[in-house]
Amino acid sequence: MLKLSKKADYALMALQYMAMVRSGETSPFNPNRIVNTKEIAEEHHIPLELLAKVLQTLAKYDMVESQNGPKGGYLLAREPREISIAQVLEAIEGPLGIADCYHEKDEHAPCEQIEHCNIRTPLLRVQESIFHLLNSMSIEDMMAEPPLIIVESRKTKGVQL
Amino acid sequence: MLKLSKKADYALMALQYMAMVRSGETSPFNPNRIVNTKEIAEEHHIPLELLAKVLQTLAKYDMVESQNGPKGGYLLAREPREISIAQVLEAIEGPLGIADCYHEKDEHAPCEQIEHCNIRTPLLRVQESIFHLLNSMSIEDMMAEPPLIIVESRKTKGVQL
DNA sequence: TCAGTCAAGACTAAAATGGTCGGAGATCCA
DNA sequence: TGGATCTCCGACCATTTTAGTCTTGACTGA
Repeated sequence: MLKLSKKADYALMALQYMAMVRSGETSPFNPNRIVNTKEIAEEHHIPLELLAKVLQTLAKYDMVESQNGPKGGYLLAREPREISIAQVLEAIEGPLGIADCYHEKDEHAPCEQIEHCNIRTPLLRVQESIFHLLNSMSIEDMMAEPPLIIVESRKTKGVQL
Repeated sequence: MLKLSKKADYALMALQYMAMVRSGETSPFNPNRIVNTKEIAEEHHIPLELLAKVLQTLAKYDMVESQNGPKGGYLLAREPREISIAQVLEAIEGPLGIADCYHEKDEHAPCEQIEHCNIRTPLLRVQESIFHLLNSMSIEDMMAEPPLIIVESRKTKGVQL
C-alpha cells in the first residue's frame, strides 16, 4: 500500500543519477555531460525499454531535455532543487490524491458517495500533509546519500523523524 | 497516484460510521447497538458484497467483532482512538511502504536494484513521515467532521497545513 | 550514408482491483 | 426441537492497471 510504481521509481533513479553526473560527482572531468538511456539502465539494472518510456514522459513534462542522434541522450532541464518529488510523481502517474472524490466515468462529477461521505474532510488533511512533504523535497535532497547497508525490518512503523 | 483503493475507503467509512453509532451520535437511545453490513452499505451507497468482504478482513485483524445470525452484525472491537488509520490501511492493503525494497518473488531477498539504488535512503525518510502521520490519526479523529460542501479543484497542491 | 540515438505506438502477460455468488453457521420462534 | 431466516464467510469471475516487449520511424553527427 502506498507503494510507488516501478515507473516512478525508475524516474527518480534516473533524475538522481543525472543530477549526480551533472554535478561532476561521478566523473569530475566533465560535468554537464549528456547521458543516454542505455547508460542509466545498465547502471541501475532496469529494463531499457521501460526506462526509455519513462524518460520520454519526463521530457514531455520539461524535466529533462532530449538530444537526438549519436552522442545524444538526456540532460536535466532545470536545477535539481527546482524539481520536486511531487512534480516527478505527477508527471509519471497523474495527479496525486489520497482522496479524489470524482466519478470514474466523468471527471467533473463528484463520486457516488460524496453526499454521505464521512471521511472526506479528515482524509483531505492527511493528503495535504503528504503533498506538502513531497513538494518540499527535491532531487537535490536525494543526492549524495550514502546507501544504507542495513536492511531494516518492514515492521518498523511510526518512527518519529 | 497515492490514491486509496475503494476497499480502503469503504473500511474507513464503515469504521467511522460504527464509531458514530456507538457514541450515540446517530441514535441517542441505543448506543453500542450492533450494525449490519446492509445498513452501512445503504447509508453510504456502496456495494453490499464488497463491503462485506472488507468487514471480514477487519474482523480478522480484530478491529471489529462479528456476530452471526439474525440481529447479528458488527461492532468495534476497540476504542475509536485505539484504531489508527495506518492499522486500517495495513489490514486492507497489506504492509504499507513507499519503498519496499524486496524482491517480488521472494519476500526475503532484496530487490534487483538495491545495490545500485540511489533513492532508497531519501525515500525511506518520506515513508517514515507518512507512517508517522497515519499512525498519529485514529478513527476518533474522523468523527464529527462537518462534510465539506465546496468541491475544491484537484489542482490545489502543496498547501501548507 | 550510416550507425546511434530518441519518439511513439501496438501488443502481451501478469497482477491487482472491483464486484458476484452460493453456501455455512447462528439465532429466533412456532 | 427443528426449521426458517438472517447473518457472515470464502471461493469465484471480470475488468482494469501495470510491467514489460517489440516494431517502426525520425533525427543527428561523423
